[in-house]
Amino acid sequence: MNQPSKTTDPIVPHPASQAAPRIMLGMSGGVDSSVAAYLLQRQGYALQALFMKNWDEDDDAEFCSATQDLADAQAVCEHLGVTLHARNFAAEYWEQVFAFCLEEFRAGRTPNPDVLCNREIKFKVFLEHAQALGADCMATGHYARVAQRDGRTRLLKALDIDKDQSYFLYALHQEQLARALFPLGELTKPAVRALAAQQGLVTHDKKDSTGICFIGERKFKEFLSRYLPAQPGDIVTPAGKIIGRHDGLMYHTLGQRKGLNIGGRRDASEQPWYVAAKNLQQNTLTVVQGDQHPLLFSQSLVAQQLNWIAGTAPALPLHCAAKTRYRQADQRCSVEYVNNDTCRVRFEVPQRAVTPGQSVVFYQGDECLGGGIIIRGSND
RNA sequence: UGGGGUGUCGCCAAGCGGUAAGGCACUGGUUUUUGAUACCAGCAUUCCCAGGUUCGAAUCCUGGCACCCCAG
Repeated sequence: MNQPSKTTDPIVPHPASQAAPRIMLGMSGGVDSSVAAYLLQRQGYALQALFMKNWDEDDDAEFCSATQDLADAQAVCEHLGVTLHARNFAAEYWEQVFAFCLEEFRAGRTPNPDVLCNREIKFKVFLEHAQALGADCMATGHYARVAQRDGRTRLLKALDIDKDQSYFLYALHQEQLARALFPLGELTKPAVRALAAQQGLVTHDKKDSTGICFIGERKFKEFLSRYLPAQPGDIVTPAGKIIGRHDGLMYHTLGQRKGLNIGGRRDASEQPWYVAAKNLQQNTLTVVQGDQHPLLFSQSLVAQQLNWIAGTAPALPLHCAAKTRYRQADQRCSVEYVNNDTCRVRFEVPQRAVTPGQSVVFYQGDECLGGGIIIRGSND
C-alpha cells in the first residue's frame, strides 16, 4: 500500500512549530509557494520570503516569465504583509548544478537537475542566505512532509500522493531537513488552489510550472545544443542493422520514443521504436520495437552516491520500495551493498527504462529513506 | 530498350468502378518542478503524368515517365 497515513507512528511536532521561529520562505511566484506564505502567516510565524532568480537568460520569453513570477510573488507578499527579498544565485546554480548536468549529458547519462538543485541551492545556498538574513528555518512549497521521530528528522511523502515530491528531496541531509518546513505537505492540490482563490491571491489560477527548476520549459534539443557540441551517429537495432541517424546521443534517454524519426519499415512491425541503449564508444543509439521489449527492462540496478536521510545507512539487505523515476508507483525491491558507496537494488518485477544518471529513491511506507544515482541497470 | 513487376501522405501500407483504412513519423495539446512515458487531437479534395471510357475512376483503356527484378 502506498497510502500515506498520519498515524503510522507517534509523530512529534516539528520543533520549529513550537518556538514560532523566524521563517524564510522560498517563493517562486507560483500558487504553491503563495499558499505556503498564507499558511505560515496564519500560523503566526515571523515570516519573510525570498525570491530566487538562478538562471540568467538570453531568451526573452524566459525573461518575461521570470519578471512576471517576481511580480506575482511581490503582489502576494504585499497582500499578506510579508517582506520579500530577491536574490540571484545564478553563479551558484551554474557551478553546483548545471555544470555537473552538462558533464552527465556529455557522458551519455540523463541527470536530474532538480535533485541537485534542492541539495545544493534551495536547501543550501538559500538556507545559508536565509540564516544570514536572520531566519531560523526555511520553508518551501514542496509537497512533502517532515517529522521528528526517534530523535531524527524524517522525510515523508505528501498526503496528496498524486503530487508527492519527496523524490526530488531524497538527497537532503539531516541538518537541512531539520530546518525545513513544508506547509503544503498535508494538503491536496485542489485544496491549495481553493485556498488561494478564497484568499484572493493573484496566483490562484496560475498554471503550474514544469520543466527544470529555474530554467523552465525548454525545447530540450535546442536548449542543450547551446551548451554541448552535437555528434551525429547511427541508430541501430540490437542485431546491428543501421536504421536511422541521430543528432547526438545526449538528445535521447532510455525508454524514449519521440525524436527517433524512424518511420514504417518493410522489414519491421507497426510498433513504435524506443531507445534501449546508448553506446558511447561507437556513438550509436540502440533501439527496439514495442514498449514491452525485454531490452527495455532491468531486473536490478547499481547505484552510487547514496544518501540515507537518517544520517546512517540502514542494515542491509533491506527490503523496501523504490522509484526509479518521479511519479512512478513504488516498486518492491531489496537493497544490498556492493561497497560503502555502492548498492545493488533487485526488483520483484523488472523495471522499464532504468536510466544511468537518474535517481533511485527508497521508501518504507510513507517515509523516504534516501536514494542514489543509477549507474546502470542490468538483468543479473 | 526482350520479358515480368511496381508506382496511393515523410515512411510502411489497405483499397480491385461508387466518391482515399490503418500504423510509424511529425506537429499541437493534456499529464509532469528532471529527461521520459502515457493520453487526446491534427495530419493526402487526392492516388507518377497526360488523355480516354463512364452518371461516377486511385481502381478500366491508351500513351508517356520513373524505379525494381530476370534475361543480356
